[in-house]
Amino acid sequence: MSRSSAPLAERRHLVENLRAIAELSPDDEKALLDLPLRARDLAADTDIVREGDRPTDCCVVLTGFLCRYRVTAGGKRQIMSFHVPGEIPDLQSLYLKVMDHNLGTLAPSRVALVAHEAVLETIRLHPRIGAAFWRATLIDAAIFREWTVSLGRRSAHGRIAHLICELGMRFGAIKMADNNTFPMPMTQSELGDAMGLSAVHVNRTLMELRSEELIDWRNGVMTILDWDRLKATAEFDPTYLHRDQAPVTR
Amino acid sequence: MSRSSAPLAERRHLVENLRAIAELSPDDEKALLDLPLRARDLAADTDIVREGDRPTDCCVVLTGFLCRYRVTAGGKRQIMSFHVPGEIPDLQSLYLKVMDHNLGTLAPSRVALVAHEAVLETIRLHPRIGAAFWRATLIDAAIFREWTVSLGRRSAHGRIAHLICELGMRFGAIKMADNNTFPMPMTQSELGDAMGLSAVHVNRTLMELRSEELIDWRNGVMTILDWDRLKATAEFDPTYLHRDQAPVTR
DNA sequence: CGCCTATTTGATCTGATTCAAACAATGTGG
DNA sequence: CCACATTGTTTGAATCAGATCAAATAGGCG
Repeated sequence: MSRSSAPLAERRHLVENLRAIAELSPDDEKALLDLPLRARDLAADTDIVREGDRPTDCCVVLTGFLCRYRVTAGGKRQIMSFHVPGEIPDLQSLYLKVMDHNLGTLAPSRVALVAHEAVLETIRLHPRIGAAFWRATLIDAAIFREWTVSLGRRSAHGRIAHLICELGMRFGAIKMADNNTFPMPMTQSELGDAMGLSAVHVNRTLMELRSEELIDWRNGVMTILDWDRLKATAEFDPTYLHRDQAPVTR
Repeated sequence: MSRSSAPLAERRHLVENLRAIAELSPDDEKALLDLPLRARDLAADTDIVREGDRPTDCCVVLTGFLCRYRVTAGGKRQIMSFHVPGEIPDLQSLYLKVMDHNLGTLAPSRVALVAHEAVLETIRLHPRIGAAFWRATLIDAAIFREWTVSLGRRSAHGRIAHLICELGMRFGAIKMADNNTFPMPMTQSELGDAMGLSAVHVNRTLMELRSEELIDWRNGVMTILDWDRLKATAEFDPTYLHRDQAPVTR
């Protein structure tokens, strides 16, 4: 693990992400960029906080790919969310003191730690940022609900297609999905842990999606070859990401 | 549907629920009880808000039992949460303008509508209530995560046992779980829609739980006969409900 | 090259679904 | 008060989506 400050470009993803869901003044944006942060470089499969911890910092994803997960008594893992750069996966720790799940990297990642106190002070001084953060956690919850629908009522085919659509949109929000190509740096087994499927079945399902020429996925890079048909098989409706309802700034 | 104001006893569930998760001053409690509300009596299976709606009110459960749900293109229903008296199932509509799911009753219920404007004004005047509401939505999200674990990685047995434990605790918070007996006014088919199971399989699983003498469920009333063994089969860990971490008031 | 991890393929098994029908409880109208 | 409709629960049998077990292949990398 190495330490350093984060280049502006990396820190801007936070602003981009929030601006995709809320209205921010130039002053708000400056306050976000000025947050006092300590950057950390982490290898893949490194835990950042664990179940039972009482974190004193929030964690902003600068680069890479994180997930939240739990391991059951039987040793099975359930991944409950993925996190792209600019997101704050443990914002809830501001108000929920004890972690009820783990947060870790899936790929080599750089994260920024920000003290709870600094975040709370920023919210106090900039109420619009507080509202944006609340909105961000509510969208988080909307994504959990959507996953509930996937795990409860969609086929393996539909689940995986739906997740790919979702990640495409989320990378799009931070301008990291050119030509429908974006990072998806996880193993098939990890994809199974997220979608409630075995690694073997994930593999077979992916083979189908590939042979239908809906997607291409190699070396951790996903390309959506036919967005319309993928969206159709996934029954993907992006309403739950609540992107378009924020007043358009700029 | 009939209109009337709500008796104090019904309105107090809201205070009980929030006090179980956050610290409130007597002044805060008074502000909550003074919220201007319009009570409505609703039959079972009545929608309150629907996907795509842009509600202008929040809805407080006074009596009865609500759920949030979505229906897939294939006509399958997924229930994503249940709501007991004193909860505000659509608090998120304060910040997420378009509903991405439906909210409706499962049993005959009385709900109170409170204008968004009134809620926002109360939050403005009583920041501690705002924090409590934020905390409540974060606990909502924690429950969604727990359901993700259930649907993704637990057996039918485990899922149903886990849900029963959860509802027992949530009714306990509003003093409605005497002798481990509390309302569970839904059909087996609705339980299946929540846990991602068919009605037939729910039935067989319930027969097992009954023959193991873990539960008794009749006429919409659930009794947990052996909490320890039920908890064990469910692998139930109540951390995710974040009850004990609030400073204990009174 | 040789090691390690990830992907792919095959064979078999099983938890849960689906279809179908009986049964119970409750309510409704004549 | 009974006939009958309606809705929910229970049971049986057949089927299937996805899990599990096992082994072969393919990459990536020190």
